[in-house]
Amino acid sequence: MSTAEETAGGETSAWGEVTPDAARRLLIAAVEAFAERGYHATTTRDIAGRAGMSPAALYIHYKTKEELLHRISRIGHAKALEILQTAARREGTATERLADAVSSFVRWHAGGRTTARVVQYELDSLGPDAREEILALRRQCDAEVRAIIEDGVASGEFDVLDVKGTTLAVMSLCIDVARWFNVDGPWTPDEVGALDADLVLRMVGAK
Amino acid sequence: MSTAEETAGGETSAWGEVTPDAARRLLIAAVEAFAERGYHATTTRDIAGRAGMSPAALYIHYKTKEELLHRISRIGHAKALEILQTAARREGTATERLADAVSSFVRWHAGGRTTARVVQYELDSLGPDAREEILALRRQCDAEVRAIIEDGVASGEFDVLDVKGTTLAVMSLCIDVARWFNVDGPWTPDEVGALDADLVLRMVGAK
DNA sequence: GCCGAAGGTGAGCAACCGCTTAGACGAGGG
DNA sequence: CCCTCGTCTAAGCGGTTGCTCACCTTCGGC
Repeated sequence: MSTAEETAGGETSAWGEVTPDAARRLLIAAVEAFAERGYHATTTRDIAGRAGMSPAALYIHYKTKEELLHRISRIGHAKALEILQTAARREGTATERLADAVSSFVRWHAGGRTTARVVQYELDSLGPDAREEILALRRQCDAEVRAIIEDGVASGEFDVLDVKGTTLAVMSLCIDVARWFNVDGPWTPDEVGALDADLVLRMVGAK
Repeated sequence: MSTAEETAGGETSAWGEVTPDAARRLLIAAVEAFAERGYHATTTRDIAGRAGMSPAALYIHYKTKEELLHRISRIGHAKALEILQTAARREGTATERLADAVSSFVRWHAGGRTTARVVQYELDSLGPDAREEILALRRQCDAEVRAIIEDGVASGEFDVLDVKGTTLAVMSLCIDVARWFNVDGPWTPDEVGALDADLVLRMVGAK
């Protein structure tokens, strides 16, 4: 059930907090469109059309097209942060927690590739204020991973030269999955998660 | 001198093959604009303005705005492939060649971040035919890296579970540098290259 | 001194963009 | 029954987009 999220916009569960129903449909349509063509190449008419509504309906629930991206980014980053926090704060060795963090974070990027793509690559399309708000969430994500690595170094489990640089590399490995992962490809999200978790443990020199 | 490439569009040397001079100036202006705002958010008026020309001048040298992106992508991917081939075909152990490939590839992504960003992230803005042509170059890049890893496995230098997956992870590490690297940040391209080369050698279990 | 080609410009076209407005519709309360 | 509120639509506004066209300049060859 962990890979139950399917194709474009399939993670309906994640958008349960968005109400009313029409607003949620518009938001899911926007996620699909942004992921496929990018924010700037997507028209408000396309979003409304995917949601089965007229172009004007969008502006009843959202003030601008950018507000849609802002909402998507905030919800998506909150979900990403939640995933990393859950892994970081569970009990277990640093090795176990890092493997858990990487595999679940990668699973999210692969399974929910549609959302992850928008969240990770359309940030620059936001205005300065909204952008800064989202960047703060992103820094929290980095901090969660770095904390696990620091724990592992302190306990002697890991052998790391540059904690900050290694943290960035771990994030790179996870985030880039959203760029190349293909639902019709040879791997399942679970397989990529397990593979990348193994590679990350090698990177930090886990025993 | 290996990090002589500066800020936006600084790698003038790489565009030497583009003639006449006005066409090159337009192309460099397009690289800067695409990297800053993305392909779809960039206007032909902006590109022409950066090159110090009128909007109509663009269409003397290029048929469409997409042709500019196509040209940039092809030259950029050719350069990337050349970097990887040089490292893969030099003499030395698989360990040395992999470290060389990763460090020089990462240096290119960090130092020429402007170009690399366009090359790696604006691919989907191309039409189907141009896209397929560029994807072929990208597959060749993957193949060069995979060949080095396979050599290392065959010679017993590396210990790798999944060659294809590990190759993808190595590419992820390199390519994602174009997303996060900041010229004003704490690292030089050389430092990131050395750090990532070390991390990759750990990933493949190099002795 | 004339010519044609190459390179460049100002003005502008048709299409499309994000977004607004005036009004229709159905549901719920009095 | 009517009124109101939330929801949705048809039509369209001002502005911007990629791109074109008629025209001008520069310059090497003869």
